[in-house]
Amino acid sequence: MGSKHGLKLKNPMPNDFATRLLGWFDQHGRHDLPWQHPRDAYRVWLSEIMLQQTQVNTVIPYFQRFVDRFPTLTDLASAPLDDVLHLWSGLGYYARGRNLHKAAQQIVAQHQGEFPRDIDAVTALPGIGRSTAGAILAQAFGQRHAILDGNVKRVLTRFHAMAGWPGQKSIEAQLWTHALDATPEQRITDYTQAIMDLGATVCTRSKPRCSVCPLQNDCRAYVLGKPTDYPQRKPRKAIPTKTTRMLLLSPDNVHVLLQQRPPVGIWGGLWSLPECPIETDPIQWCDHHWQLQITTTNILPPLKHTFSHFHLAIEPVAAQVLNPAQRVMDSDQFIWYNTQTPDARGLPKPVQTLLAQWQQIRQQR
DNA sequence: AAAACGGGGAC
DNA sequence: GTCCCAGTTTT
Repeated sequence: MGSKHGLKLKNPMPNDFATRLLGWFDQHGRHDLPWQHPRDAYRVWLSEIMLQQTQVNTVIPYFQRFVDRFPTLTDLASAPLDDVLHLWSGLGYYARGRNLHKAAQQIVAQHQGEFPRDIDAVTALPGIGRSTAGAILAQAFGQRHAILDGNVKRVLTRFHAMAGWPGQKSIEAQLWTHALDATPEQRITDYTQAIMDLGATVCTRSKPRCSVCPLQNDCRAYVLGKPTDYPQRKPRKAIPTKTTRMLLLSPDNVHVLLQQRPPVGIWGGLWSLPECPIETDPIQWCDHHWQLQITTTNILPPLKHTFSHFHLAIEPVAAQVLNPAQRVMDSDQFIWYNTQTPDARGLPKPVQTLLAQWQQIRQQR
């Protein structure tokens, strides 16, 4: 298309990309979505907001009820917010509904009720970012803007086999560049729908249907044989490591002191080993907190346990208790747990592991 | 059980 | 600027 008039493009691939995609769209794309007939800015806008975080099939009945009740932008702007949210209920992310209503009122106040055609004015409306603004202007007015929703990100990261997580700033910038490069000069409306349709129906998150994909030949992820390796997952947050000392306190090499955890928080309500900070002396700690006299401490191998939000490095210490204290035993927060006839109380996994290791050591003596 | 999703708002 | 969150669906 763009190579007419002898114009030499530096990178002919994007045109090829669009041409193939549009050819596929003519045959296999979605041409009968409710917001395509009739297609006006208000309906396209409404559909794009509803489609954020929500799939087409879920959106359609909501869209129809919404435009039945609010046929025009002015109807929406003059409606009570409660009515809007009522029609939104079930769609989730109710801030979208609030922003939609607020934006409608802004358009009435600032743009005479006409949906703005300037991308900066559109992006300034609540609930509309760069991608949604581009999608609306492309579909409603045929303006050439890139879009970059989740579908497009998936298609592009696969097509270019892009390393890195798309949420990362530099990766997102690259994606916008690729998205704009891939956008043709003609048939913007169809192209915008086409790339979203491809992502939704062919280049799906799992089990992509590469065999019917019009971009298969040039898709780097396909050529590498691993389309589902892209987009790369969000890197797990670097989670902190906390260190604690767990005490295996026994008067008789059979019973071990367990302490019940508070009802909320980590291991809520479970019975765990008493702990002391890593930097303190266990002998002094036990005396000070529980009036337990202990001796012959020996170090057990350290243990690592991973939670969703931190690692726990456990440095266990075993010790003999010289005075199985009445005070500790009286508290229903503590028990002398018989390791030879274990009862059914809940123990955290690493505590189970430690008790097993501790018993092995006892038996070796 | 975990990941994904686009924009807003907190920091 | 960057990070985190919202609610529901999908895997």
